[in-house]
Parts: sequence; structure tokens; C-alpha cells
Amino acid sequence: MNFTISEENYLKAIFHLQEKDGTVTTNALAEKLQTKPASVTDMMKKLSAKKLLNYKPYYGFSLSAEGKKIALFIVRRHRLWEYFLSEKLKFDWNEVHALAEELEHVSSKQLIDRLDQYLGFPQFDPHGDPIPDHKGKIKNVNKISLFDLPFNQMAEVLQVTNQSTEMLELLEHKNITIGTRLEVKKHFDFDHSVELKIKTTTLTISEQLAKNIFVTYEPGA
Amino acid sequence: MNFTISEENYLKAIFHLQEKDGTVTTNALAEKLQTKPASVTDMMKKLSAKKLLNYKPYYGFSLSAEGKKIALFIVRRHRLWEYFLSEKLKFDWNEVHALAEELEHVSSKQLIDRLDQYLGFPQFDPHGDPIPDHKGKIKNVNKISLFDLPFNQMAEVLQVTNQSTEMLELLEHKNITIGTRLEVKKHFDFDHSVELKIKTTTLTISEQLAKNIFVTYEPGA
DNA sequence: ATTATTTTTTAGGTTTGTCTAAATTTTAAA
DNA sequence: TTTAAAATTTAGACAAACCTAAAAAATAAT
Repeated sequence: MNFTISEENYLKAIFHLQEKDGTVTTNALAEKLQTKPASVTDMMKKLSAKKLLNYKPYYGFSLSAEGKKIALFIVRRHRLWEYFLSEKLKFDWNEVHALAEELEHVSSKQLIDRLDQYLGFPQFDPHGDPIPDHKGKIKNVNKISLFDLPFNQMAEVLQVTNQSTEMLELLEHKNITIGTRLEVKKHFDFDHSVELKIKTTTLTISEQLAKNIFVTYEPGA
Repeated sequence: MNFTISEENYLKAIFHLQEKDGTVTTNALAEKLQTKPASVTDMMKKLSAKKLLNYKPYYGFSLSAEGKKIALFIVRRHRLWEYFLSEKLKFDWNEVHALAEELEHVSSKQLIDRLDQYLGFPQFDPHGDPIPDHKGKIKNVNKISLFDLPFNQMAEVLQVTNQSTEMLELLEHKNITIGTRLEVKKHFDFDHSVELKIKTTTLTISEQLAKNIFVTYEPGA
């Protein structure tokens, strides 16, 4: 049950493409991994020989149950390191990804479980993506953009899709960060800007910003 | 200035052999890296082509100034991760080495400098080995075995050379750990056992144990 | 329903780091 | 000082992961 860095990168990339687009093509995977389609085909043979993929030449491929399980553990490692880098070492959200790409390949399960414990079993990484637990299970959450959140519904900031320096600067200025609890009070018809209430403060943000912030809420509460 | 994991392992191994034995032979290096002499020769050619080694076929080799500098940074990474694993994740001394072997190859300088800061700029790893600073400099300390420490001389535990589970158990029972301040009061001629004073407590340890504990002290104090 | 285009795979080659077996060179012994 | 032993290096192979260029299959267009 030990994989090369390359194999791990392929498994993770397939997992993400599957999540996002439903299907995975040779070209898309080559694009994502900054490699050539021929190299992808080579690796597909290798991974399907190891039963991590369902693969029929020309007919595409998808992760097997085993392959998905492994991908989830790689994602777990990646996101826990991201959380560590952000929370403990104070790296910016846009810096953590690249560093976690390297750290995720240190594969000791015990190390990762201890790290998880040390961090207090976080549920989401700094980008708001869910962290699989020690069994590889991802908690299912209702995620909705702040723009689509019903009025007067208490919600919690979970994810920020665009993490440009500019946007992070704006969020910091408005005191909105992951975990912030807030509710939407009103939409203005003129420019579709959104009025928010955070604790006792009321403020307004643009449509553009609201559409890039995702929140969870309990539909009853 | 980017090296493969293999190159890094060779540089580090040469550094350690140079420290310990003064010289490095092809066979010794092969032994240390669990590989074959022929593979070592191959790598020696590669590293000397990169000017990291002084190498003359059949006449041996040693790190160049540049090679030593790089080795020190690898050692820095290794020891900082060991400290992190021990201090923060509560791994035992004898578990941290293997894990740090993997983590040390994550090479971002910024990451390591932040980690250093987060850990409070530790001077020694859990085995008592000195951690090079952000410039790669190792602090020079007077290290002496507890068995050879002069009487009534206050000293601080720095290093434990044998870190078997059995020895760690014994140390824990006697409340001796890295950083413990103590002095030697007496040697018993019969079995060469050593009487120590820690704070206000007096206890006796065996010759064997004393020879595996290393301490620093200020020869004047 | 053919032809053209795109996608994917095969064939053959490269680099890195390893190996075994054979050839050198150095060191030790007779 | 010649021979024997040990250490080291060379020669030639191999697996992993990549590449380019050409062939094959699937999809789209006329």
C-alpha cells in the first residue's frame, strides 16, 4: 500500500476532476498535471494494473473504490497541512496550497492522525474545503453562496473561492474570515449589493464579493 | 539550486560520516545509505560535476564548501522537524527520526524559517544534536558525558546517545530529560555508579547510563 | 455515409537512480 | 617485491516517469 509521488498526484488529480466535472478525460488530466497525454496513458495502465482505476482504452477511466479511498487520504493530508500552515505558521491562504503539495506526500498515517489531533480535528481547510476524517470520510455540508443565502438566516463562512491577494485584503478589511457568523438582511436592486449583519454591526458588500463567499447553515435555525 | 531526494540523502550522509569519522569511503557511504558501492560512485560523479564534492577517482571525496552549506540546511530541516514531532505532536524520541527523514526533503526555506520561529528557535533537537540556524551556522558547545563531568559542576542534559525504549523508560522514571539541570556528587568505586543531585533530590545511576548521557556546562560556573 | 478533426494510444527514446558482474587500482601480506 | 586481498570504478542493464512522433479510434462535419 505504498505509492510514488507521481502515482499520488495522478490519483488526487483524477479525484478532483471527477468531483468537479463528473468525468475525466486524458487531455484534461494531462492539462491539470502539466504533462502530456501520452504520459497520462502510461500511468493509467499502471494504476489500472494496480486496481486503482476502472480503465478501458479509448472509453475513459474512473477511480475504483480502492483508488477513491487512497485519493481521500491524500486529500486529507493536503488539507490538514494547509490548515497547519495557515493556522500555526501564519501563512496566507494563497501560499499554503503550494507548500501542502509537497507535504502531502509524507504518508505516515500515524503522523497525520497526530497532526489532526494537535490541530483540534479541524473540519475545513483555509479555503473552506472539507477535511476527510481519519477513516477518509468527508462530512457532507449544505454549501451555498452568500448571494443566494435567504434573509435573516444565521450562517457561517466556510469557503472563499477566489483567493486573490486583492480579495483577501478586502475580506480582512471587512472583518470577514472563515468561521465568521453572519446573516443577510437585504439585497439592493440597483447594483445587487448585499447588506450583512455580523454580530451587531451592519455592512454592505458587492454582488461580486458575495458570490465568492460560501456559507453553511442549518435550514431550520 | 534544487536537488533530488537522492542527492540530498547523499549529501547528508557524507556530512555525517565526515563529522563522525573524519573521512568518507565509498563502502561506508554505501553501507550507510543501504545501497551498493557502484551506485555511490555514480552519484559521486554527479555531485562532483555539480561542484558539491571534491572528488578524485580512487582517492576519496569530501564535501566542497558549497556542498557543506547545503548539507547543513538539510540537517537544519531534519532537526527542526524532529523537534516539532517531539515537542508538538508528542512522538517519542525514537520515533521522530524516521518521520523527519521524509519531512526534511520539503525544501522551502520560508517554510522552515517559519517553523523555526513557531518552535521558538530551538537550539537542539530531541536527541540533543544542535540545530543549524537560518544561516546554516551550528552553535559550538562543550559536550561531555555525564560520566566524565567533574564533581559539583552544574550542567544541563543535552543529548542521549542510546535511545532504546528501555533507556527512555529508565530516564523517565528517574525524571531526567533534555534540559534537566544537575550535578555529579560522587563516583562509587565498586561498580562505578554515579551519584547525582537534581534540584534537592539525590539519586544514583549506573555507569552505563551515565556514559550515554551528554551534558553541557560553563567550565567556570 | 463518407470525410475531417479531435482524442487517445502505441512505439520508440531519454534521464535518473539503481543494480550485477567484470575490470582497475590501491593496500596488505608473504 | 611480487602476489593476494580489498576497495573502487567501469560497463552494460533495468524500472520509473517522462518525452516526441506516428498510428488508431472515436467524434463531428459535410
